[in-house]
Amino acid sequence: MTGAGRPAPAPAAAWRDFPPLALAPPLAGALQAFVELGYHGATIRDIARRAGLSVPGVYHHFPSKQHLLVALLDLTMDDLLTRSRQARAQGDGPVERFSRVVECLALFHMHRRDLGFIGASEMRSVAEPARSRIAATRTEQQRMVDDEVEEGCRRGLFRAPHPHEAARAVVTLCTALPQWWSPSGPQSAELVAREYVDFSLDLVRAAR
Amino acid sequence: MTGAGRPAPAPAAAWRDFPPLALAPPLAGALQAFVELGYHGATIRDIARRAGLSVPGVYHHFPSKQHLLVALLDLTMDDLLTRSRQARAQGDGPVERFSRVVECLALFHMHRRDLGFIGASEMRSVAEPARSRIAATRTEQQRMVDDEVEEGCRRGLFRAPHPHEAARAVVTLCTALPQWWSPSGPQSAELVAREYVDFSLDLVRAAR
DNA sequence: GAGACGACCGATCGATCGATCGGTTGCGAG
DNA sequence: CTCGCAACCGATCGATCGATCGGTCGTCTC
Repeated sequence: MTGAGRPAPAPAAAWRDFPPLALAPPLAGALQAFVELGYHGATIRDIARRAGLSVPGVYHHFPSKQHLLVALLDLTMDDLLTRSRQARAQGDGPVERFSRVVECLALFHMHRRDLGFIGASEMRSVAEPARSRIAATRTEQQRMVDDEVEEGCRRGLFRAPHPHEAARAVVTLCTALPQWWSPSGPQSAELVAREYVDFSLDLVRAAR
Repeated sequence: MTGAGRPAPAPAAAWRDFPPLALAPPLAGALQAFVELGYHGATIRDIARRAGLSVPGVYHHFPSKQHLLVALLDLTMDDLLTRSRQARAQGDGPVERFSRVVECLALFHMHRRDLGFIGASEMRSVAEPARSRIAATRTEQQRMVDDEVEEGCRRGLFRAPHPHEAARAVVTLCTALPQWWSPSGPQSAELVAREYVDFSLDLVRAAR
């Protein structure tokens, strides 16, 4: 499945490339239903209808409704972490690394808006032990921003009085993007992402 | 019920005063259950148990589960709007008015964390026409910040390149506070509120 | 062309959901 | 003492939930 096609023509900015998301029908149906109704509000019949399947048709591919949610969240965090690591690896110095990770976070939460939305809103519906595992990857994502802010402060490039709080504010801004940004709105994802990099540089009081 | 007791000794900063929230038992139970499980995940039996009542005991006071949610959201927006108007009325000039409204928003989402949390997360579970009504009050709250930012930019006190976007970012930061702030954490609500006023002044690029 | 198997579906399971019914209790007014 | 009513409760309603059962259909193998 993975590894087919795509000769990876521009690996330099693969983290900025968001091809149309191709999910298996049950996952795509579950994603839509969870976004509109929430995990508990969505029914298996709902999901099956959106997937163009019967109820047993869904259960043929996934053993339970809970597994659908976990699969979506795993897929989300895998993609986000991979992109963030690429984005950071490309940056030179804390300011550039910070800026690219923020841009990546913002782009992801707009181009993968639905995934980002349930990633932020449905964690409480995930049963253990999956919850702890996924929460750990979210912590790792947060720490990636934390580290750059702290390093920037140490080198005098940022002047945030409370680096940790500023980093949390930056991540919060990006993860909240799916709540209001829409592809049919007036602003493109790329424009907003640049704007949010500026916002984030303001929040950490980067030297201008 | 309201209007009893409290001789209003310090009306000057009533919007900064957060006495322990005294909700009717079914509302308090519903609030806890909604926060922990979400609207659809919470059952009437859950709510009744937390309220120390039987199921019909809950229905004696509220006609449906939906009414419990709407009552909580109405109560939330009433309190928040009242406080915000007081906070703004006290300020002199756009900078001070902006700062006070942000402080009010931040304080509310920490001292009334649970209410603020479901206010942000359970809007999609509200049926029409209540949803439109409550959404309108949230728009009014947003506009209150919008207006001050725009006025500040017009007078040259703020230098936000995109005032509307900056205002949305400010509100987003405050409404996300219930997601991570905890009264048992290391920082007091008042400290964080001051910090968030600073963050917000950074976001609108207030002259320092 | 026989057999195995993946990909489904109609029918239905027990459990649980939100909501309701017909009571019982306690208290304040007359 | 009795009436009226607010404040409940045990039992139960029909509907719907997540999940499962046994079966069908097409395709691929040998």
